[in-house]
Amino acid sequence: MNERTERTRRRSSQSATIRDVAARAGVSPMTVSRVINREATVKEETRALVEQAIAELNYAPNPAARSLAGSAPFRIGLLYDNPSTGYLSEFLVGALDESSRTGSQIVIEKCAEPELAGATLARLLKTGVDGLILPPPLCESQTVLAEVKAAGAAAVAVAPGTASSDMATIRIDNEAAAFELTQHLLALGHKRFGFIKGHPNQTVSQQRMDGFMTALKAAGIPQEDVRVEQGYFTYRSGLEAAERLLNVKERPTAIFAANDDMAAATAGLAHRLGLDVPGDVSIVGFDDTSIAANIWPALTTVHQPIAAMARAAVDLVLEEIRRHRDGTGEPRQLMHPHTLIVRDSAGPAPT
Amino acid sequence: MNERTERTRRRSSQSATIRDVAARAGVSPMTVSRVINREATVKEETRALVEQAIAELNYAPNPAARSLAGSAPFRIGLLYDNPSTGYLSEFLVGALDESSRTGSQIVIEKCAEPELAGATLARLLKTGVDGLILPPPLCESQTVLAEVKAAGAAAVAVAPGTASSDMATIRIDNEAAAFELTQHLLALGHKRFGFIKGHPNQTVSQQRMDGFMTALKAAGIPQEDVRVEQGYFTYRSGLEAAERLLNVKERPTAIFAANDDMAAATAGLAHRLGLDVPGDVSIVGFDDTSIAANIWPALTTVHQPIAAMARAAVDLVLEEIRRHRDGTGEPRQLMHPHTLIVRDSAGPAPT
DNA sequence: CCATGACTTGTTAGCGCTAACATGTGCGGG
DNA sequence: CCCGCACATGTTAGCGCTAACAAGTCATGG
Repeated sequence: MNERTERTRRRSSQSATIRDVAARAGVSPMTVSRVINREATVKEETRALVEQAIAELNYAPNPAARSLAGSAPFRIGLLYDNPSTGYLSEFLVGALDESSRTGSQIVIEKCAEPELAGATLARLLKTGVDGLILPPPLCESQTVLAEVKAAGAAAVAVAPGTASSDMATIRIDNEAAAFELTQHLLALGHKRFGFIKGHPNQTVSQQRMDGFMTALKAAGIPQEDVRVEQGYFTYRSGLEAAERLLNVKERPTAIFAANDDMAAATAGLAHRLGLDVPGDVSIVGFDDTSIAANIWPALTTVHQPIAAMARAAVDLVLEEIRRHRDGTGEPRQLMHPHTLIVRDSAGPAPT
Repeated sequence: MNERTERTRRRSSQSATIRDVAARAGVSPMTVSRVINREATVKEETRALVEQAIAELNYAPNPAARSLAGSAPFRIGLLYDNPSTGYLSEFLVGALDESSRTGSQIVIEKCAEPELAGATLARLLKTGVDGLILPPPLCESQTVLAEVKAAGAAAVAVAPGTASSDMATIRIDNEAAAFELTQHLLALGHKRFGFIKGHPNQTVSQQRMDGFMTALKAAGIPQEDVRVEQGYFTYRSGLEAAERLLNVKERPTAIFAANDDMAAATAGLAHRLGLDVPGDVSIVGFDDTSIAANIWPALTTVHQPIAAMARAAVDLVLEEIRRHRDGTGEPRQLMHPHTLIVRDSAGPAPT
């Protein structure tokens, strides 16, 4: 009889199944399934046991089987626009990692024009995605948000400026981060400042400036020693803003650009003007995208835990899908920690 | 009894199944399966019957069920190192797209140290991946390749320098691309050239230089008007090489850097030296990574169809998995088309 | 006229997972 | 001291499809 069982084996790869995990944890497969799906009715103790077994066996649920068995929220749409280059790749790595852990499937879709967002969204929803992840800057687009709301889709906004009562969000504290970064500049002895704003459409732009301003006010820096220029988060716009900041007699000794691309542009212009960075002018950015470490001098900036946020976004959207289905509870608002990254582009103020 | 059957129904959507088709055609489900899979052993008459039933019911096989039942090639490991920033995100977008189309699952894994590649690989294979995709630069690492070969894993190398008799590859014609790009510079009237080589470990470095040299030779540019400096594909190495090229009396009027990062560094240094790009010196890169469009002036470079290559990689690795299982045929070598991207960093030679 | 094999079709038992139901537990109230 | 109830976990029976085997059917040739 067991000879027969042997004979009829069909498993080709020896990857762990839910049964293997169950055996190792000493529970039934069903309990493992419950843990994977984050269902409430599992004792904390059991859950820990199962999770350890999962880790040990390096188990990942088989999405085909899940979808066959006919339940799990399964397909997640990731609608992206054109986030600053390094962002997307780190985001994708995090999101994919988590999606393979949970056995969900990610469908990515580019959505360049906000006007086309509606159509893209409709198509995505029709092909059967159960929920959406909206990384910046789409999560700020009113068109997109209205569209999502109208469709009644489960969605998670990643790194929008503000919390929203009817959508789950994952954010960092932009204002606090900008505050800390400005304090770093103050501690280096800077007295005259420049600030390059981000795109006025994005709430984070204002928040970063608020943090900057609050820190300066707290340090008693007079208004006339602070110049603010408008930028739009692009390299080019940073270049133009930097020109207005640096081509003056009494130029700032420290410039805070609202993102890394604009900070890189500022550094580039400074070099072209024969200025040393950070000897003559200190420059800081925001986001810690790949450009930050890859230019010279490497940028002092603020790091967002992008991969972790992406992972959280996948979990949160699954939660949202269930919430939508059950019609219960409130969307959650998650806040992630940021980190100050001190590199070479900011130094002591020139004497 | 049939009350019970009714009670335990789980079918959510009412789309036709293989059983419905079988019933309608008056055959067994297995026969339908045979028709779907184009197996030879079905009588022409039966086949027609089944096909009609399929058409009438508008039946489409459920891919999840197929992959579950068929022990189909299923999990694909994507081992990445640290490819230049924009590359990974575009690659992932393409790969994910195709994997969701084919119903395969992608497991991504970072592998920073080539020395650790063995362990990472072993773990990946143990967790049941059926095949591997190796984007650059891992596809050039002897350690990794040896490891893959030893494990006997199905694998696809993306954008390695050379074809390999025992591994499927997807490439572009680096030499031809470099040749074309150099011809573009020649057409602009340049006479004195600089070249910044890529990392000596990667075969593409040599190929790009070969294309460059061939074009110059064909144009009759004398040896002494060509200076070659070693770089390593990094911004920093580009900066150092550019210094050696530009800090001389008779500097080149056109510089070909073997990738965009080094070209960007060269442009940065040129600015710092007070040179206009492309007025005083033209600069071209290679790869068309995001940095190329995001610096000023935007780089003239060569674009690889990264997303398309990633898509092809997924298809090819599935093919490889089948090939390994059957032990037949040869690994395929695919060549993708490249495109010359003319932007602002190369202009007419100064008079 | 039956053994032999080529050809065609059917049967059985899963793939890995989860919905729905069933079965333990432990607890407080009657 | 038993009932009922909440909670935690286990059982059973599939989801739709196909690998492996079994069982026809029919034409040969001895």
